[in-house]
Amino acid sequence: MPIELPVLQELRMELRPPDVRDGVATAALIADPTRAGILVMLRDGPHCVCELSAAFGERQNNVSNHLAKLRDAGLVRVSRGPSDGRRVYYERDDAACATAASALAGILG
Amino acid sequence: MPIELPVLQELRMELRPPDVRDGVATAALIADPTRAGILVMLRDGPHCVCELSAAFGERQNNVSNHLAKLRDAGLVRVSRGPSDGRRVYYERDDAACATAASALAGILG
DNA sequence: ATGACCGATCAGCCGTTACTGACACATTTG
DNA sequence: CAAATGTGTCAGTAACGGCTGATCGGTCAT
Repeated sequence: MPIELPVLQELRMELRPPDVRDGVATAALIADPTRAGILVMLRDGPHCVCELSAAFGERQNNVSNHLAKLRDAGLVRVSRGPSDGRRVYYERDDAACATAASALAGILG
Repeated sequence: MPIELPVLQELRMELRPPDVRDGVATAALIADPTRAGILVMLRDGPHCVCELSAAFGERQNNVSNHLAKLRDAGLVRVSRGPSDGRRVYYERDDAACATAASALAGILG
């Protein structure tokens, strides 16, 4: 609950805060070095969790948590590995990444 | 310190984490609704702190703190108001915003 | 079947960050 | 001058988010 400023009542009527929820949500996803690095690494094809974990020097469960957030946002897809059923490969959803980029462009562009 | 995985030693040599620090830093700035809204509002010319504070329903000192972060990042400039010396007007630095956008594009693009 | 490996989920801890309240300073107004 | 207004700064607090440890299910090898 914001406080009532003594003056500038008319300004509150004229100016209204823009809707930036989409861009802010995607920015919060990118604002983590592990998640951002994952998205960059997945540009050259799918990678399994153990590869990403090794590349960033992060624990497997930690990387898995980050991948879950990217998956819930739709930025990455899971593609089971046909060769070794234990490994789970992740790949970028380029269309979703494009819309996310446009949402960010709506703030900075 | 990450744990030593028993396998995949060779993968650690081949894959290396990309450098995403710039994009992550700017994403952290945009990942706040007040800061993102400020950047959008400043697209149509400069605004003083009291206007921004009223538009978002946030306290003045809170908005001032957010503006300090945007200012430290170089995304906004201060332009003292000639009419009323008490008010401090902020305006977007379009060039800095463009470079920040390109840093984000380096992750999602 | 037993053990090793890969991955997912969850409670708990902990560090970062936004918010609050109070104060100080400058400027305008009466 | 004194009072009011606009802004900035800072310590303290609360909330959010990432990391950890533990555990479980699923798959492959022997």
